[in-house]
Amino acid sequence: MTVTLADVAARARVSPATVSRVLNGNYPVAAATRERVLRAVAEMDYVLNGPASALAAATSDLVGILVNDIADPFFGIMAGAAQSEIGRPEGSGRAGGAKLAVVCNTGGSPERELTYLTLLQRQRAAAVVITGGALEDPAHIAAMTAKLTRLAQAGTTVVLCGRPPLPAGGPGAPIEAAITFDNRGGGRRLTEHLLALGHRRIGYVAGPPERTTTRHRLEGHRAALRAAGITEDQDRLTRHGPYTRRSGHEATLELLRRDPGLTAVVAANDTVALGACAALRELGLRIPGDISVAGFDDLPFAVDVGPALTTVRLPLAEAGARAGRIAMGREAVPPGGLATMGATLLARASTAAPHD
Amino acid sequence: MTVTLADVAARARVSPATVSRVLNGNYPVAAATRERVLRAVAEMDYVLNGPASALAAATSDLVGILVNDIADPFFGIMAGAAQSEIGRPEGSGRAGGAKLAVVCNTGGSPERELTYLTLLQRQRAAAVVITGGALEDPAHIAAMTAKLTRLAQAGTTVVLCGRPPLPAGGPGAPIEAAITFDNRGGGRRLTEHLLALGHRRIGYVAGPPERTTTRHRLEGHRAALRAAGITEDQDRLTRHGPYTRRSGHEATLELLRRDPGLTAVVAANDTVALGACAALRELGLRIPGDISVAGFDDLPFAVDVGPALTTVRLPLAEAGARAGRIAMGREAVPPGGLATMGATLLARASTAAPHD
DNA sequence: CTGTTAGCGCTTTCAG
DNA sequence: CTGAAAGCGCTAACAG
Repeated sequence: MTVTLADVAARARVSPATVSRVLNGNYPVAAATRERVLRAVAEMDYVLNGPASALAAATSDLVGILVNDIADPFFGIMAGAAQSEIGRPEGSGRAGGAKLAVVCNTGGSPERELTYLTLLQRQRAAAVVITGGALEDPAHIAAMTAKLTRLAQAGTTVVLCGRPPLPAGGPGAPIEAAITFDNRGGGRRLTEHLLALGHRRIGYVAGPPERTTTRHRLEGHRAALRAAGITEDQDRLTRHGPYTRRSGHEATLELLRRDPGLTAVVAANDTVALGACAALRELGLRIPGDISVAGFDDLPFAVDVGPALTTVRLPLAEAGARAGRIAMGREAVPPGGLATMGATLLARASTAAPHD
Repeated sequence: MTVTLADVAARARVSPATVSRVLNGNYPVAAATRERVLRAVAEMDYVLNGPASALAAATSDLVGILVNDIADPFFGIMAGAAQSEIGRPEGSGRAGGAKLAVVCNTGGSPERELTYLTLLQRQRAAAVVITGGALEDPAHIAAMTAKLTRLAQAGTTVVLCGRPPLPAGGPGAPIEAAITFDNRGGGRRLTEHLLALGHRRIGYVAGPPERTTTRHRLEGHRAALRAAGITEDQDRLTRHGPYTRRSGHEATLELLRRDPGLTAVVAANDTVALGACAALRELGLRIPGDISVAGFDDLPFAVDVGPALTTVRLPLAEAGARAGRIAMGREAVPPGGLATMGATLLARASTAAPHD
């Protein structure tokens, strides 16, 4: 029923091989012949059979992008940038190069992460870009390392974006490259900003435990505190939860219950900060008059919430684009396969000196 | 190098056919044999070759989800819900059913929409879910109709989510179903709310022209005005632009320049409303004291901006999930293939009676 | 520059 | 319930 390469070849009065060649543009074909083939393709509305060509060529034009939460712009921005780089036609006016960049939503679940990787392996994906922080569970790290090793063996290029190479400081999975963010430095600078304003009792609403992103941001926070000579037990002033508004809301109430003397709350990211702000408002506290709040990521809405959120900007789009280009082999792999992108403090209206 | 079905068969001492049967679980196999095969699969770390099986079976386990802007939670929420339904294993403990739901970001570009559809057709996708409003350009409608027709002929199920069937009230493309939102009704109720508060001069920051979503929301707005006896030329109080914060910002300034007497601004969606709020604040106007602002969609951040945004809630997750289930044949197609989901007015703090 | 010839790895009748 | 055999539609040497 559907038209095949052979049908096109018959109509163009050439061999199937020739049709394949003009379609893939990777082999010299006489201009006249090419045109005749192209005309036949157009006339017959021919669409290449992806599976068949993938089978024969032992590689497909599918590129997977894994994200933890597709409804979160943090991932959407990275994925969009990566996808647009990957979908971009190759430099010269070639017919090939058109890759199908697809994003897969793991929902933050380690099992689904592995499942998607298997599905992508099954499709013989040309490359895989994995975004967002990783789970630091030994079993999962082992499973991921094994899976990525197999993917690499099968010829799939693996690039991490916003995630450190796995395992953190171990033998390492055979990835092409890793683009990471300076979460630790960003966290440190954010807290230094608060300390400079005069804050001493700072609550911290952390992300889910065992996530690299969570740990690094928290480490930066604590390093700043330590450097300022604040040595008291910080665990009491820290509460872990998912990267959601709701978690920020609950955690803030809880932290304030534990220590009503807090003058500032630092959230694991902007979304969590939104929940913190809401909780504070419900308590009748003014921001930053009564208490300061800070986020992380600088998502587009951060500047619009009331008051504009002090946060740390991460070059999400740039990182995603870079990961996409590396996955396509269009950008040199950074030295050591590792590139860290800066995190910039953005001091806005939600932080101010504590009210004596 | 990589292990094939035949390798597994050899190790399990059965024929390749048998291995295929246990893997697909669609044919009776003796329990003992099945177990032997499964063990061999596990021991050899075998992963099915997707392209080969898709070629042989003439269908793949790929399902595409098209979105206009992956960085926008409006799409992220729908896509996430759809993807999670599609990725969900089938009811019974079957091995099959595991579909690879992938989201494709068109960036709102008609060409890329068509390109992705072709790529998906090339992959012999099992189904395609297209989210978001459609472009009402005759040429694009024709191209889409043709493309969707070919997809359907090739056995791909097409479901629209948040988009009316194409062409609007014409012969219609052969889609399985369309889930739409009551954008018109929502728009009408939102403006009725403003009118009830006493507003008479309302600026409208519309979305991109020629988009169904834009048109329907605007129609609802104008219907409410007409019903209230406001007959003056509304074009002067309307300005089109992309669904971005920046557009909301610029358009609001422009509308206020055209008519400084505006007492309210209605935005095409929450993101645009954010830009409108920012512009108003820069002008030193208080919301809602000096001027009211309303959005549309009720994205998660809407309640957190200052002041909390009056908007219209759309059941995005529910619509996406439903579209996903229909695409998988797990939910009955609604009567006439068309289901409209309600839009609920959410009156919050950003709207109030005009200040005399 | 173009045609011929083998498969790629799997599914699927069709027989047992 | 299981095996044998015939392709699915395309690409990739290899000749010409």
